[in-house]
Amino acid sequence: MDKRKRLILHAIIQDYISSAEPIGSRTLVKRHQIDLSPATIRNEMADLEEMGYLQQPHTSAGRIPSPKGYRYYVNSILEDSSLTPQDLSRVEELISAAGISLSKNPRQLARLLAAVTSYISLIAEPSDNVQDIRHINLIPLSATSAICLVVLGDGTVKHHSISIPEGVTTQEIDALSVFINRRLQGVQLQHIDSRLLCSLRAEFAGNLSLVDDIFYMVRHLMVADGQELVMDGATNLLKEPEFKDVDKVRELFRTLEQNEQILKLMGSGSSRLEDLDIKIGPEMGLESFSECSLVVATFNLTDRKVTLGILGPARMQYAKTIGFIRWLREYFSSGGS
Amino acid sequence: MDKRKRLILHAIIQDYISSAEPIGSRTLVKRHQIDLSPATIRNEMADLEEMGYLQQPHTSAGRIPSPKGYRYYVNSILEDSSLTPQDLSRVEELISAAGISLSKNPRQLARLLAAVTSYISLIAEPSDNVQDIRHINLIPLSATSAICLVVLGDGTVKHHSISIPEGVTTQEIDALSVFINRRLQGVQLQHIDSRLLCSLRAEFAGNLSLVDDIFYMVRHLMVADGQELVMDGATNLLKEPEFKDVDKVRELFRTLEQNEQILKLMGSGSSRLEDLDIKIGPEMGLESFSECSLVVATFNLTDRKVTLGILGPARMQYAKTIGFIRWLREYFSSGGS
DNA sequence: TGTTAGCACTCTGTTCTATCGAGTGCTAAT
DNA sequence: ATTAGCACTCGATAGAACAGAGTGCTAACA
Repeated sequence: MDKRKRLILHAIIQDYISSAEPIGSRTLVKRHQIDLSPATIRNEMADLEEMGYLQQPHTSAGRIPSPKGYRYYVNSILEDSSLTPQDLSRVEELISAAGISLSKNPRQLARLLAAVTSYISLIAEPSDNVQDIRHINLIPLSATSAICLVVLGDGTVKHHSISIPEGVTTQEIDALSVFINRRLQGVQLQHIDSRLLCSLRAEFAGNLSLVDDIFYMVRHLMVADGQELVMDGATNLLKEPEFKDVDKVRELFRTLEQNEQILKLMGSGSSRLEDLDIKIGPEMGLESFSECSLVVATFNLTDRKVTLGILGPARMQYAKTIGFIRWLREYFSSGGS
Repeated sequence: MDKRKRLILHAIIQDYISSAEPIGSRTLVKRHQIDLSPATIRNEMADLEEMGYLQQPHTSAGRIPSPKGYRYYVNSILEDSSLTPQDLSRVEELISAAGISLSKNPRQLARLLAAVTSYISLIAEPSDNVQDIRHINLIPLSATSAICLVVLGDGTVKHHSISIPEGVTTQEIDALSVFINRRLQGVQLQHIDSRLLCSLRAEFAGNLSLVDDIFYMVRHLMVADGQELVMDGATNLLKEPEFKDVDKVRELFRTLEQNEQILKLMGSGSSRLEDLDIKIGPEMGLESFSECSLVVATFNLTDRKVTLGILGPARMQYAKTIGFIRWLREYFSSGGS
């Protein structure tokens, strides 16, 4: 790929990102004041298409970037992705409007991400399934309720209230506490499954409903608490011309409603804390996302980690989005809340 | 409104609900084997339109029900809204597939509602804002974390973990505990606002960040925990012909993203526990909902109340929806989980 | 007086055609 | 290697014609 081809590919992608319309040779020359004739550009375009970086919607239309084209753009062309002063001041304004609770309130954070990027924002707490249970503690609060504390391998403490059925004595609760600890200590969260529950129920002599409660609470730590997915800005994508067809929108949203798939998508390959992970269209392996791109990054907040994603059209403003995410990481790591 | 007009209105609404297309006199006669000529029906239709129960999309189209028409249908025509055996068995199948946790897990419940009705389901815990705080308790867990317990006026206990900044002594925590109790005891949740926070910060001499933490946690009880909104089935509405236009969809979803409005909508008029509340189109006062209807009901679950709503097109299958909600209430009150 | 047949009219949606315009690929000239 | 020229392609747009479903009105009828 020679320098001129890079330049042309860059120009086409930039134009297509902002216009959403196929770019022709003539238009390109005009808009970028290139010192070549349209015919030359056409030749280069034909080459780029042959190489797989561009595609043509129909025989006699301009070119649009292919997924491979976007990939090349993201990997090898994009350089400066710092925020413009305008963007920066807008972000700061939105942050101050959101209040103090950004890092504590995923919904607020999601709203901010969506507002800034004008794409869909996704926030997940990274999966803790390999954590093991260090200790489980039952603290009676009253005759009918107690708090169950779970201390995990890394020292984090989770807790949840459970209600105690009538007629259960303190002794029974103590016995249960001992039993639960003996059986669950050291068990990884990912192994809290229904098979385990069956064996628990078989082994324990006392009140089974309490065992159930505790079991589901611990399981909840893993599934719901540890893997909650917060989303915002779904309507933003409806502004994009690629989604003016309701059927596409329906397929897209239907996939979004299946949290597991999205969590999987955000989980895979996000191990690198350093930077961010970009998935373009077909790379996600979901038919309904074939015209989308997803930018995923994992953040260290003050007290925990979160994984966040920006889902936009494949024709996404990569520079701006990446710039914002990097800025946000900087913001949090330098004490922003 | 004489008997024949009722009959005709009923027939038109039924047909329109299932077909989504304006109903003409000829079609109506054929489909319902009415012993009158189309011309007579036309006269009656013209009357019904004059009375406000029907409207015409254009001069030479059939009639569709007006909001007033739906209102009359719901209030005065609808009688039998019990589930058909097929529906019933489908519901039971879905419930058993969902597992045990229906009444504990709002998301599961929302998913069920959406699946059964094929509309949008909304679940909110009813607002507890008038509750007052009876007691606040800080339980240190370790040097850097504690649990904050809040006992509300009705005896319910809420809790949340907070992290303790370095260098804060046990004495300070005790002092804070005393201070917080003195200042917040008896305060209603709805009065936990930023003005109160300011005066707290002004009065307290110790670590302000801890005050903030507790304050936001209590506030969270009210806003997020007490008023969380769970939604499912948004894609269902995209199947309906009235939403084949992306712009309408965008407006609708944009409104749905503003939880406060929806919560307000579900809160108003849902005081009657007995039955359910139906809001038709313009009655909701939201432009983007003008072609929708909302059915709201409040449920007594084993340990708490929830308000749930079904949002569908104004052309909703009212009988089925109402029947299902009544059945579900029966199911929960007779020990279903 | 309520009901109905007949008729002219209205309005939408569809299909077909013509046309415009942006863009391409190819060839030959520079 | 670059470019001017040219024939061709294809989508989008606009207009015309037409079919179909439905209405309102009038006059006849039981």
